[in-house]
Amino acid sequence: MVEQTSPQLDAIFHALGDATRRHMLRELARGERTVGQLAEPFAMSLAAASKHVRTLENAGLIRREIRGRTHLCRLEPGPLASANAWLAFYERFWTQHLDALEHALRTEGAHPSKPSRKGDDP
Amino acid sequence: MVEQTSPQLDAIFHALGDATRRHMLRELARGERTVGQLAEPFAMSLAAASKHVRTLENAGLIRREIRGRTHLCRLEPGPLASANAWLAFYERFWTQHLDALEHALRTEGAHPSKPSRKGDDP
DNA sequence: AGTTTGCTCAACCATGCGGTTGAATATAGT
DNA sequence: ACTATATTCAACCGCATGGTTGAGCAAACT
Repeated sequence: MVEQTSPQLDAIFHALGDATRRHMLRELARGERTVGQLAEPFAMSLAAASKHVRTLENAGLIRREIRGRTHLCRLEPGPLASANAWLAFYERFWTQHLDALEHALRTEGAHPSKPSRKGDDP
Repeated sequence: MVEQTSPQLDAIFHALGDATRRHMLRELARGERTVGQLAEPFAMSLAAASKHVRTLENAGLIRREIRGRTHLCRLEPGPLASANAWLAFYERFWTQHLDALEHALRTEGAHPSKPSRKGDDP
């Protein structure tokens, strides 16, 4: 079931709403990384990057394994799947959009039938 | 090409990171709605709701047609498709995750081969 | 033992966000 | 013309966010 009022989704989408964090996720998609490794590409202090990592962790998007003095992070795909599930609800809209476009291009202004009134108030 | 450092994605995901706005999108998925209609379900001022609508509009998630004194909003699926495209990159992670789980459940601890080391540093 | 390394914590700062209220604007109805 | 309706605008408030710096702490190296 796709929950609507969900603090989980709030945290997930909020975490994704920052390019730095999206970049970190992309990096983690390539394998495990330490906090330092994740921070390295960015022109910000380690502390700042560490906060981003924490945000990702709080959203459940990554897991952290403390190995001695280094913190090893790995991607946790579950929440991304949740976000994807939420978005999937709208999938028919953009596919439909593309379908309509394709149809319009294909028929080139032939038989102008009903202008596709689909689902207003039932 | 799935852009990483994108103010567009920033805006889209940020807009999605709020339950009120997600609710509005769900409502708009059912058909066109005025700002007032969108605001009605929420226990907040109209001005506050109006700001949410503006946020959605700025993210490109909705379009607004001003009809006399009412503003009619409709869903714009493109940006949702972008967000979906961004997430799609990670799809293999959660499907793989589920596959691994399924596999583990199916084989019940048989032939412990390589523990699935996939793509660390090349 | 002493130092360096990896990371967090705490305090601080500027900015932005989500909310409020009250006024402004423009259209619609009488 | 007057009033009611639909919506935005502007100023304000409290709080979270994203960044900084400096200190703190535990593990690793020599």
